[in-house]
Amino acid sequence: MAPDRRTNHPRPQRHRRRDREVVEAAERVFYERGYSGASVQDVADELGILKGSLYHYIDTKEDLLFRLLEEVHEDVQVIISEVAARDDLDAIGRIALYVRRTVEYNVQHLPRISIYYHDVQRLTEARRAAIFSRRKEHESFLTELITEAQRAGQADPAIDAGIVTNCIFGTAIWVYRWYRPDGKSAPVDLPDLCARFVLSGVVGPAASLTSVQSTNRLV
Amino acid sequence: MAPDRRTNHPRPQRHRRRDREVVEAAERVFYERGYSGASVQDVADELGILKGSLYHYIDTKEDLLFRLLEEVHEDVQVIISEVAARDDLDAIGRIALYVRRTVEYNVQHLPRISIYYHDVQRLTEARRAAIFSRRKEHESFLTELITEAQRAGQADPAIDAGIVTNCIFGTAIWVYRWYRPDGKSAPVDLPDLCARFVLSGVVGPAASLTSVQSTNRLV
Amino acid sequence: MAPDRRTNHPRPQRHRRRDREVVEAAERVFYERGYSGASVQDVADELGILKGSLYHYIDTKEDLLFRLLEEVHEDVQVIISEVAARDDLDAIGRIALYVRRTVEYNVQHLPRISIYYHDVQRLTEARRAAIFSRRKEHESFLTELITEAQRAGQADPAIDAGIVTNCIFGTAIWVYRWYRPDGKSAPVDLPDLCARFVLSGVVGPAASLTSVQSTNRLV
Amino acid sequence: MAPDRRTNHPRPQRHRRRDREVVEAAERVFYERGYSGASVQDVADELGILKGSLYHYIDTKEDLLFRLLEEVHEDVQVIISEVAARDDLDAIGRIALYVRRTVEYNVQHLPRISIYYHDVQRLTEARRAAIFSRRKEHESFLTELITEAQRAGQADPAIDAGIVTNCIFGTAIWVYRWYRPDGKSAPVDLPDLCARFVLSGVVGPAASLTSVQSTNRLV
DNA sequence: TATGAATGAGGCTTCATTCAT
DNA sequence: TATGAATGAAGCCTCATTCAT
Repeated sequence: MAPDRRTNHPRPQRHRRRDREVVEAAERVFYERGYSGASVQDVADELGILKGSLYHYIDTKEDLLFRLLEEVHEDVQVIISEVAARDDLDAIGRIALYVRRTVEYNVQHLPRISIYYHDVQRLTEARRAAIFSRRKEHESFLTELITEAQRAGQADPAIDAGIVTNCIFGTAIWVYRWYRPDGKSAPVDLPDLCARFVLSGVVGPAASLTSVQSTNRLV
Repeated sequence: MAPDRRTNHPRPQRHRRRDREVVEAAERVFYERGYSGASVQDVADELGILKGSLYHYIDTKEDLLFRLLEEVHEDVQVIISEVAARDDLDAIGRIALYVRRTVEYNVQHLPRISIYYHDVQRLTEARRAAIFSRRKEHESFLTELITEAQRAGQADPAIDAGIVTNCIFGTAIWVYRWYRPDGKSAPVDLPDLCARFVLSGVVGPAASLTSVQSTNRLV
Repeated sequence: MAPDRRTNHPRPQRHRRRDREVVEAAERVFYERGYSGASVQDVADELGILKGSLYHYIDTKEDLLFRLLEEVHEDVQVIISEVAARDDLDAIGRIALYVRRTVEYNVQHLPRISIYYHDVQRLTEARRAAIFSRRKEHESFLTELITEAQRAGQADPAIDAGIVTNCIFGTAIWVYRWYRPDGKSAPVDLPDLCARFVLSGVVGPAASLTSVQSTNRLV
Repeated sequence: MAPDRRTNHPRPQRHRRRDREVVEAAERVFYERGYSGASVQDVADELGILKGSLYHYIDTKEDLLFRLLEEVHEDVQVIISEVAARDDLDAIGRIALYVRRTVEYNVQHLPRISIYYHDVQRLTEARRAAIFSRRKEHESFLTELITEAQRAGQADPAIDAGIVTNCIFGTAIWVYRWYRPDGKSAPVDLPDLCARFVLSGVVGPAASLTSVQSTNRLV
């Protein structure tokens, strides 16, 4: 009842918190029903407010999707920054770290990664372009690491770096399709296992001890 | 009631051709707009008939999705059968072949693979279960190949075969997300490159010449 | 039950009739509540069909308004053509005829004239421009008649022809605001009285017998 | 409760000024979008306050419209009083004066006249009746002037005074539909030109010099 | 006074499906 | 088979109004 005296920005604070709740509700709903299959009503229900009230926080349903996808890119940026900052690691080491962090993130944020990959296409032109532009940057980061590793003789130069980038993404992102936290389907070291797979494939370090060995478990 | 006697292509034949056209129209439409975002009207438009007429071929919109997904599994079954029949290959060789064939298929059928992975969840319970059951079989096939390779000392036993299965799927299936036939983004030997990545990872055959080399280009 | 055998276009016929009913229902509803104040539901109710069914005949609510306004211009065009064709009349005679016909039309179509003048502004840009363009033509027709009368010494040259045009419109169109067919507020010769007012004003023919007299009652 | 003693502009004064701003904001908004098409939000935006705050000045949206229309009648009353007081003028002279004043007013208050004629119907029963009652008085004033002119032999007795009233209104009010202050579409003497048209019509004073001449430019 | 969140009704439009022809 | 009108539910969004702060 008494206004909050400890801060002179009481409203923005509360508003921002509510904003987060809104996006999180949308996340749960879109994850379950898909963006197109979910209704604004569903999101409002999840929040326990009326459909009309939801429009205090958004202008259109698409806003919910866009905010969600933007947040994914903000999170990804954190990972990239961390990896880029580790100049104590060589290219292979940084690739391994990148894969570990990405898998960790995906495992902890299955729903939004799922939405990210299933529903970007539902964005209208301008916003889709905005997201794709950030995605491009993200890809370039990994492609450059691979090129660097190839130049250093640490990575197979026989495969185009762009293709390797996508193969790595495949392994790291695909996790959202099969890992389920409640089951026992994945051990806690999933990020590590994925990094290992990415570096040495099915065949494993048996025949390539030195290069891979040195980068495992070091981050 | 009486079959057409003037031709050896009785009704069922023509009917089946029309059915394929219907599913293919749905494929194009669902690929572009997603299952939930596409309307029956859109599919009818794609076929050049009226919405009401489309209901001569289907009972519900969901039928279109289900038929599409069933066809994917029929196609996949062909691949699995081929790989299983190759008892001249060892486990690693068969894994490589499996990856090649899968990537080939995905590259040639981007839309339906995309729909398969984005929209299965839209099926009603019973049909979703039917699809998931076939998917499970599919996964088991690959997992068993990996287990076999591990037993034969050809594959890294340090990673759980189930996880390796999913990592391989990631690489092989992810193709549908980035490969675009019109661009120059992928060389003709994409299936081969993916198989190579799956077997030896980023590090490549440089440090593990024997095992990988022997399986390349052998199918 | 039996298809109509007398014509090979049975559907278009029925469709066109229904189209007219739709526009007429919209006319009644918009007249009573105004375009913005009327709902698509109201129009559907007036037609005795469901709201959704109405969308077989229109794409948007605005279509109803636009069709209505277009019809007004089609009707007006008929009047203009008739007046233009009467080369047996001099300019003053044609002005008188024009006023009579316009007042007659307005009296018989109060609702759509009312809608025409109250709701054109609700049209979206492109359509509003289309209507305004036709209105401009309409005005020009009258302005030219006046100019002609002025040149012939039959009309007061002291007032700009454009302004006279608008004063005449005022008298002729304003009818829609006060004439009500059910009351006894207007005698049957309202068109004639308005024409007389337009030609000689309040003062009347008392002081200007010749010029006005000759044009009254001659059409 | 206690009035502000430091100034001779107590609360009511300030309140009244704000009230006027509110009505003026509503005027601009209703003029542009129509009463039904405008939202309370639009009016609040125009005022630069929030929608909720606007409700400190009004109880319902309809209040805004009603106040606006009441003000129109207050203004009109001023004109009528002025004309009625001019007993130095004969009936024709007073009609001319009335037309001039009305046109002047309309030209200076296009938006509210426009709203007055387009949106009275949106008022609820009781208030609409209140407005119509005042309008009736207004009309009667003019009708009586005409009857007087007819009795005095100054006006054409061939047309019913009620109809002439409406014809005059048509000319004088219609101005709001075509006059636009920014264009060069109207000379400064528009009120005079309209009065002249009303008195002598299209034909003009050419054939009726005396009666009309004597009333021009005399007010 | 002013704010802004919330309400609940209603508005425009789309949609999957049905059915008489 | 094909049509196209009709249905009824639902979807996205806006709105007038209220109220605690």
